[in-house]
Amino acid sequence: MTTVRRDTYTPETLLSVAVQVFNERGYDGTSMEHLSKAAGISKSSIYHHVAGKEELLRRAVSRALDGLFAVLDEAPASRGRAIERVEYVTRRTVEVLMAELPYVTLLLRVRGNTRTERWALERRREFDHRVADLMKAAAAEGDLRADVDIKLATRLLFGMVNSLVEWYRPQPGDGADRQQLVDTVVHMAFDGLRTSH
Amino acid sequence: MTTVRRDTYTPETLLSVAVQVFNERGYDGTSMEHLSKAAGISKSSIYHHVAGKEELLRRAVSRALDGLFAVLDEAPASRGRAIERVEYVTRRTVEVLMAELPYVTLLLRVRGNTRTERWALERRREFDHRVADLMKAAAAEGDLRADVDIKLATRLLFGMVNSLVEWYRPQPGDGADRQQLVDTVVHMAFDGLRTSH
DNA sequence: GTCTATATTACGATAGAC
DNA sequence: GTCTATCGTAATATAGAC
Repeated sequence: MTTVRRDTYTPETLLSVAVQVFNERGYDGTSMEHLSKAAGISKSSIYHHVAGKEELLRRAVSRALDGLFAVLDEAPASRGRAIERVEYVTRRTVEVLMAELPYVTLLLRVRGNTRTERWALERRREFDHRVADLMKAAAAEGDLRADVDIKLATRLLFGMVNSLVEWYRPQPGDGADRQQLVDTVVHMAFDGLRTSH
Repeated sequence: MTTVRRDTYTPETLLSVAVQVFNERGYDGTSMEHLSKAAGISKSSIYHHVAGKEELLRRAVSRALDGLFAVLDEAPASRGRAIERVEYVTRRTVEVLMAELPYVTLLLRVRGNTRTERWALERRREFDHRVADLMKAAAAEGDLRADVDIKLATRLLFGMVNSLVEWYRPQPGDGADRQQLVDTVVHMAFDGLRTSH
């Protein structure tokens, strides 16, 4: 499967252009005219590839959700301590977020005006719920502080993780920086910012 | 969408209705028709109070920014250790975020399509920069872990704080819950989730 | 202050040529 | 696959009566 610079679009290549524009202008703030200008083809040509704006949104958030749910399925549920699985999911979620940045960014900004948006929000809640279950298990094993509410801690942890989409921008050949970023997120979340006494 | 409340409006009371609708549907996804239905008056009556949609946005984000910048001016710059000022700013920011929730929510979702939005983004960057300076001072005094990048830590800290707008909803008479929430945020950020060994 | 009516523009989507 | 041209609708905003 050789990726060549194409002069014609497929739904997939069009998607990458659309997602970029959606993230720059917001989904509601993006018109088909904006998309056609960014893609370099006319509005009606876009309709040849996809049914409309909402299909582009659905394809984009699906890609993000697939990446995130795959992380949950990776985590071995039966072995080791739960806190290790939580750390693993946190680490891998940050990695997926960086690898699929524009798609996850769009997912995290979805509001709920259309059917597609409400479906995306529902799947996000399902993801959050499964992570919260992992956190509960870790707390039950005594590996999380007893004085914090687990549901709250889960929200804060993933609020921190998800905030990456607001400022992280990939640099060419930054594999080391990426890994350091992942380490810092996990370290800060579980051990805090303060100097150990 | 049809919350009809018939008193005479002022720009301020109209603002509270508009901000609520902006947060439900997104700024771009909100039409003047949506606002008029929510306010229970006609579109043209809204134009009697404000010049248009963008003025409502400007008033709303101004209110949020005023609250946030006031926190920075509260923090005594010359006394005590810098980490105490950082904790104070963190705590107060969470409190402002809860007190002015709809306004800060709107501010944090601004994209940058209009002049007003770009102005809001610029002021946000200024706020972040001043917080990062406080963090640098705390690191210089040896009170923050030496192995984390300060700029990154600042982003993660306020990413966590700002994520509250995604799920926090005020309850009547929840003063105690509020304070516990503030405590948890500060505690998690500076001491981490893991059980101390 | 609020209304109805409307001007004007932009939007999503389609038709049909090439 | 892409284009130009256009349809029908909905958007922001204004005019002018009450």
